[in-house]
Amino acid sequence: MGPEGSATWHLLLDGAEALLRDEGYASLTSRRVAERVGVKQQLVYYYFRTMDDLMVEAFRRLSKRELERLENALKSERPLHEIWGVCVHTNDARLISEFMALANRSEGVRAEVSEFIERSRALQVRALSKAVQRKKGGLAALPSAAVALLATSVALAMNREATLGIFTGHAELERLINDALEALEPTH
Amino acid sequence: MGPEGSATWHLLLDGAEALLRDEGYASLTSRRVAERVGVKQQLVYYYFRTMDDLMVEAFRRLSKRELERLENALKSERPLHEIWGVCVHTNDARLISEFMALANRSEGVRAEVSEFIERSRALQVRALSKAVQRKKGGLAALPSAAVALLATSVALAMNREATLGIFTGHAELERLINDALEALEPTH
DNA sequence: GTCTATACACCGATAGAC
DNA sequence: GTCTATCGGTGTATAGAC
Repeated sequence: MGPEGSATWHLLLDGAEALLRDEGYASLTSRRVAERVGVKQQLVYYYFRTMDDLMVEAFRRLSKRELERLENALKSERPLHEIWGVCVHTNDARLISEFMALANRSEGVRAEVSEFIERSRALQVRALSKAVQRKKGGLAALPSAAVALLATSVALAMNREATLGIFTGHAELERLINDALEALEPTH
Repeated sequence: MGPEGSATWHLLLDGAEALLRDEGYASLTSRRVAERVGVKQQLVYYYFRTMDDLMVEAFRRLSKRELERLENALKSERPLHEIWGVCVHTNDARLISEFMALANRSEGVRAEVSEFIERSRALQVRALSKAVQRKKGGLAALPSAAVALLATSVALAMNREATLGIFTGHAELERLINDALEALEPTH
């Protein structure tokens, strides 16, 4: 409905994102978003027909940014190292938790989240397969899709636990992963 | 405040759990919980002083059940296999997503979730250490805390993705883990 | 494109009768 | 322990002026 991509459109999505991160999806209301960015509540419905549309758009914009970061990592000198870096230093874990919970309730968000996961996994598999061609044995013997899933799971869990103040096993696991990365994609 | 452990107390927590799973925490209101189990809204405040108290209590009860399952698994014939089974066939991923999101907003829930993760990790480390004593080399050479964190991360992520209809890499990774379990804890 | 005004439903929580 | 009654606040969403 509203002009997609305009300044106010981005402003509202910025507000929605911040609100989601700071206070959770129960606080993601038209009044709070509008208040946060200094416009009237009814404007939200001009730019986004419903609150659900706003949530879908917020995730779509976020995932587009994240996929661009991954694609840049893929083109870099050491793609595997860079991709791992992107996954570990991702947008903060709280925001992701909220979107995952949201995906359970909104069909639109669910579809966006689904597509994002599939695309980023495919990209990771591409990077892994390329590295595996050059190496033999060790981690290189494992199926790329399994390794990609494993790495994503671990990165997300460590982020989530870190925000809870839990670090048991984190340093050890991160060292294991860095060793594996180094073996698979050594400095040349 | 209200009589902890009474029939109505449990009934209300059952309702809260079901509501959380089916509709998310935004729908976890005193009215909806009461309606669901067939009592008046104000009773919720008799048994739980605030809605936050109810959420904390709901997670506490759930985590107690889950820890008992893990402790039984620990005592079994093949503890590692059983513990993995508990993690994979855990309470459904939607419910967990909601509690994780809730932990971002409620100090009380946060503390409970934190304690649950630490306790279950400690239990898993105990089981792994015992198995490692008997074996040498391979996965047994890795730090138990790292392996426990890795397994938990993977189980949770696979559950979450399954509810989204994503299965890329799942079968491969599950086979890898089953092979590792078999090597670490063979049939005797 | 942004505003005022407004509809109607639902929220957490309390007071007090029985 | 469960009920009736009720408070002030907040939610989504629409109509229509400027």
